[in-house]
Amino acid sequence: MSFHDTEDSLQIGLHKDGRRLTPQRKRVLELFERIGSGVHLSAEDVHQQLVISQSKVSLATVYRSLRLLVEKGFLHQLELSEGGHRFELANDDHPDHHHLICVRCGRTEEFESESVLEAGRAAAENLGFQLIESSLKVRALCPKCQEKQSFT
Amino acid sequence: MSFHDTEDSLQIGLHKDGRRLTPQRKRVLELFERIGSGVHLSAEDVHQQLVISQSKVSLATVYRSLRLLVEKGFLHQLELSEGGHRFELANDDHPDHHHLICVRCGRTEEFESESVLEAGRAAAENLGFQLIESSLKVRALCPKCQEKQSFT
DNA sequence: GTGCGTGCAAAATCTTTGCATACGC
DNA sequence: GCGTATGCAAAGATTTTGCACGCAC
Repeated sequence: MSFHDTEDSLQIGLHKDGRRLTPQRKRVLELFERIGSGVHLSAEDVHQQLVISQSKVSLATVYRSLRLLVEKGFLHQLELSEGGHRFELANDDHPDHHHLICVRCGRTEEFESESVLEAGRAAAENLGFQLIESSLKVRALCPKCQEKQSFT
Repeated sequence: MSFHDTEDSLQIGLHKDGRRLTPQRKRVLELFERIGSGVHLSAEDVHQQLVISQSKVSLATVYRSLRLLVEKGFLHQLELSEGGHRFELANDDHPDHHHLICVRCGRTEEFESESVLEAGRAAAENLGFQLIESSLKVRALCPKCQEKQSFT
């Protein structure tokens, strides 16, 4: 998906609700596209990156844009670390996936699993819920931190 | 598991590391036992409940105790809602389970799934991680909120 | 031109921490 | 008695909001 395709669909998605395509919103989404799938940024990260790339957006607007982009399905909101949220690009090249997180050093790996998605679907259906998305978070110790742990 | 069993194992777990069994820590853990499995409390909830039950613990100590109890495996820390963490009792009667959350009203249902646990185990093993726990979070719309949604 | 969006600074949350005192062991 | 734990208040971190101005449509 090129920048323009995304820009078009962003504009369409926004106009549907009387919202506007602003340079700030474009910059936030483009940052995620430049940086690629599978990268997890905090609001502060996004703000810093935009400052560095000379296309500053105020932190308040970053928060507002992130929320909007999640609402519209352009980003996924993650709760990987203990403090604060992280966001990643939602796109078709990189479909529903899950996270394996080292609780000690924060190293994060991604993986896919059809059986997990199926379990989420089944649970939603059983209770009459309409599925939006499901994500598995696996807390673990990475190989390096297992070594360190054994010195304790 | 009775209150006393838990108190004993809490004391053992703490003494192992030179930590102490204090009335405050007991009160926090007992609150979760009284209230039962599958209930998700925030730090503020815990504080309020303890104030109500005439066994006040300062909010700072509640935070410190929750962290300790999670570290020792007596509680699970959850990130269900958008703001703040929630905690639930970890016990054998109510083993590893997952959450189905209505993104609109916050209604939360629990379910179990062996295939999800198996997928978590497999992912950890593939990358040499040592599994701690895995939990699936399914975001969805509950039946009631689906109705409301269609009025929009 | 209308009214949504932005930037700024202030406020609201949520959580941690420094320090003197209290108390488990 | 030693050293950990608590309570308090202050500080930190993260996120939201009120308001005047600017700009997308």
